[in-house]
Amino acid sequence: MAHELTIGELAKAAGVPVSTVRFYERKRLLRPSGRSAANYRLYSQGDLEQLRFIRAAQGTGFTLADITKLMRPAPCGSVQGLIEERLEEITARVKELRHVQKVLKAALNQCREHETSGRCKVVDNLTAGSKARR
Amino acid sequence: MAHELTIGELAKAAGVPVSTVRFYERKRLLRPSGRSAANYRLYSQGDLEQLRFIRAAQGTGFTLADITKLMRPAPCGSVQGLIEERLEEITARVKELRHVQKVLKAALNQCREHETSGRCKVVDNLTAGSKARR
DNA sequence: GTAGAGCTTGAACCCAGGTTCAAGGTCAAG
DNA sequence: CTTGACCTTGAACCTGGGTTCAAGCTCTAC
Repeated sequence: MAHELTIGELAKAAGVPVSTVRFYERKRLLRPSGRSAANYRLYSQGDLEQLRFIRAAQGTGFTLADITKLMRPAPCGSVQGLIEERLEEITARVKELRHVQKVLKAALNQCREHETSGRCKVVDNLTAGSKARR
Repeated sequence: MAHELTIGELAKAAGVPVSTVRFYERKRLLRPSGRSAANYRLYSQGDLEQLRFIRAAQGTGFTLADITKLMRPAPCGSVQGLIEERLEEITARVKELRHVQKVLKAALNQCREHETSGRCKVVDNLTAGSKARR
């Protein structure tokens, strides 16, 4: 059962810069669960979890504002709403990315084939593939 | 064969604000192919293609800096490099998103089941699912 | 010839998400 | 009892990707 962490320890454990932890605090995303006698921030294991959650959520495309909403013990309904939204976005994004992937791969192949000319055709292909998207 | 376009026409055709077109010019991404007698910017169909390309590429996660590199008739090799990088990113991202998708769905279900308490369990689940990622 | 939409410029502003800086207090080691 | 690593604060700064503003010119239509 690990003890309370200083900000540096917390940051290290979560793999984020100390400055970012303080930034999150300014943004009301993560407050230390206490202060030492010398006024050092002290974080619990739960705080660490929370910080990791923030990073994970960010990594999945939630904005900090979203995450704030997600985290305050919330009307379950509104949390659901947020998640559903994100879920739709993700689905759409995956589909997009799959398409882009195909186009890029094709472009790459074409590029590799006629490596002759200085002018790379790749760009034209990308353009062609993107007519009706976004 | 459509004629040259003014900035407004171009912007409309590509579905971007005029201000953005000028912004791209500042960033050396898109210069008008000419100027009218009155010093209006004039864009060709090719310019329109290019603008569409920029938006498409942006939509697929290239930064404007990347796109600049992609667009100057480039050493095919460096273009390839960029694309390969992006391709890897996309693959990784898709994988991530699939995972997140699962976690979010599970959370959502759990959330819907015991709609009882005010405290939404969803967050805890998200956290749990994100241990080793990012 | 006057109104209104559309164009020109440069500079200022905006937001998200951070990072950096200055001036100082604290703690552990030697 | 000093040195160095680590902590505190508030404020300033940065990057990416734009948008907005002010002051003025131009084109179309009436």
